[in-house]
Amino acid sequence: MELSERKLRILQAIIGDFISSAEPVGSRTLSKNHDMGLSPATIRNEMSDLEDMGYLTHPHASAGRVPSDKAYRLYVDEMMKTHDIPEELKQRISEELGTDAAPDEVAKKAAEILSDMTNMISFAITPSGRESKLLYVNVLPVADRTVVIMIVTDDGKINNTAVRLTTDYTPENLELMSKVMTHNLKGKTVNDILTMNMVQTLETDLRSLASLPQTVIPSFMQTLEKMLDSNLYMEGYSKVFSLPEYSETDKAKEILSLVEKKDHLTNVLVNRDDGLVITIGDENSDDMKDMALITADYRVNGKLVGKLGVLGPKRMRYGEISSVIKYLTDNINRSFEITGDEDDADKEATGAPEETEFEL
Amino acid sequence: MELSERKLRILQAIIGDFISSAEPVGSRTLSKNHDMGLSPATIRNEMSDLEDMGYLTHPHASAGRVPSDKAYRLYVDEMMKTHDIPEELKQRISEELGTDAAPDEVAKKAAEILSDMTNMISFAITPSGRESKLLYVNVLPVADRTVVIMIVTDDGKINNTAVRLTTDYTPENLELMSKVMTHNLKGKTVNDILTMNMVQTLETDLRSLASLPQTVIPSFMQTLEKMLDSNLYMEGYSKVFSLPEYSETDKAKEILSLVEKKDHLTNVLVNRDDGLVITIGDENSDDMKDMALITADYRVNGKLVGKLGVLGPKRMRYGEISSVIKYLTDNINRSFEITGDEDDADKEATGAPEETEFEL
DNA sequence: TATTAGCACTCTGTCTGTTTGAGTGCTAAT
DNA sequence: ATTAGCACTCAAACAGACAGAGTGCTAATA
Repeated sequence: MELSERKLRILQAIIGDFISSAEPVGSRTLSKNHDMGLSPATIRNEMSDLEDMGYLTHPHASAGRVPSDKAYRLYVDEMMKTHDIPEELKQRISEELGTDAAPDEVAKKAAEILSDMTNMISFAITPSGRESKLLYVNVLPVADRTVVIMIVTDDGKINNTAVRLTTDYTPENLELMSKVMTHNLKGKTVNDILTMNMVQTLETDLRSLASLPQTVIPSFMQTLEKMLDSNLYMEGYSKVFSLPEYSETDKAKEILSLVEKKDHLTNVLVNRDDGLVITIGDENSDDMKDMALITADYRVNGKLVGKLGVLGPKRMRYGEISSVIKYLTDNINRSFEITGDEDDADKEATGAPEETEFEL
Repeated sequence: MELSERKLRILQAIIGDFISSAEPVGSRTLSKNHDMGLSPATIRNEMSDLEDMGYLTHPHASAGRVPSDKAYRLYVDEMMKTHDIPEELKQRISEELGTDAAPDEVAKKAAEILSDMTNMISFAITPSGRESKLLYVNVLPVADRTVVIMIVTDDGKINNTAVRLTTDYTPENLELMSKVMTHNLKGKTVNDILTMNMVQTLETDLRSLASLPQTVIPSFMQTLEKMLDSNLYMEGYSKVFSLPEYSETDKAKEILSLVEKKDHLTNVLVNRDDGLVITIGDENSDDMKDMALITADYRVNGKLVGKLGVLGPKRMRYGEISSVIKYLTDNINRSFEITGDEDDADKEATGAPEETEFEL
């Protein structure tokens, strides 16, 4: 059998109705609401065909029809329209994301806005530092026997850890240490430094600094490890209660427990393809088989990838939500692309970079 | 009427039973379960008295009795026992909180442990930086026209923000700037700096650095403002579903929406008295009238106050939960008290502190 | 006089049967 | 090819019956 023009129109109407009502849609109501010049009986016949073709299902004998995963997929691929973003939302986005804040702040804000707009659970993960390149390392004095290791990477993140030493330091020690570490590690990715055993080399180079490296290097490595993690920000989890599919406590519990496993969720998001990705029902992993997930990536400095997403029932306003996500990520990308003039003058300062490609 | 020894015993039994079953407890079951040598009829009479005295209520004519807020209060004040912490929990706490991590990490971990142990929603707020004293300020070169302002305070927090400048800097500029700012602001609290208009003075002192301060000072103030905020970490919100009082969706929604208003919750916690505080039912603000909240503060460097708390139904295992919270906060306090030797040698390094009282 | 047994009464929750409404599928008429 | 009509199905809403757990009161008891 073939998907005639008319079948398509009927299918689209059913999907549309079901998305907004969450009730199985019957032939009679459909013919009333959409006045497509067909009697309920005709529509019934078409519906029956559509069911045979796998686009519709029947919760039970005397209920209306519900779109199948296949139908949603068709809808998303062929029938979905992009929506314009209301002016006030644009305004809000530019206000709250406009300033060049830290990646973490941006992710959090974006998740908030997304949840407000879509009335669903939304989240954002910040980029993993895995592929970010070291710009420079600085070991700074803070107090007696306490120093701070500061690591700056090319994605605009600044990471620091305080380290308590077992021996005294001299400012010259630290300065030298900063220089040696920066010189050896500059341009390498965090991942590289952690996997290739760079520590060996470093420790050799720093042997002259007596016992200092013994306490500083491990902390340095720990800080790097922390930079591998993505942070997950989530918003709007109490919104599920207003959706009929989660009116039963078990269902609500299901989605909320899922979403509380932050590590798992982060994993799912990290492993997703880039670009705007929509997965529906069966296309998801087992624990999301009756949900839909829409995500898009955003980039910091054109390379590191964070993700923004919305999770909810398959009955989703795919068009609107993807438009909003798209708009948001585009906006974030733009705000992180603002690049200053790059007149690589060679500054010589304590542990300062000799040449950089820093963009914020 | 007076609370006889026997009435107390009966009341205690009722509260105990209700806490573990969540069902109104009747005279018959009580006499069975506790074998206190009294017939149901006698117990009924006593119950009736207890009801007259305001310790029990009656959901409806033929239901068992339920403790009133007044009863819980009595229980908490007079009958509650402290519990020993199981060895394995102690172990876990010392493992996960033992290392001297950053305050934020500690708060997060503590909330996790607390939620695991109590099976309730738990949270932790990190101390506001309001009262932390500036140790020193360092303005560091990162790239062309990009510097990082780094602020170190006496509570072990290190805060930094990247700033894009409109003009070029020289390392000497920055060094001088760091020194002037540190000299002027050292020992002052974040709050003081923000309220007393210190900026004026600073800008005058820094006039020699031409246009640099114009871009750096505002960012500096912004960073300080960020330090005023407490962070709220929350865990275990999907646990509410296993509690009978939240089996209805509205009830679950109620508590989860409450808990999603992070700002509000932070406020409630911040404004609470220090020490172990238990508030029950009516003692809470309007939106928590049928819940109980247990909190305790923890200190960083003996002064800054963070809070740890558990929120749930009034039917709470007050004894166990307070014991765990107590143990946790004691532990955190201890881990933040470890103070290194303080042999104030005067180190002269780039922007290094001239004298310090840094404790980690 | 305090305690207890006994009994009538009350309320909730569950179970069952009935009705109603929305829907389908099929067939026969258009 | 389309549609009207009709029998049939199922879920949800409703009402009545019943069991269970409880109370309160009264009268008997130690």
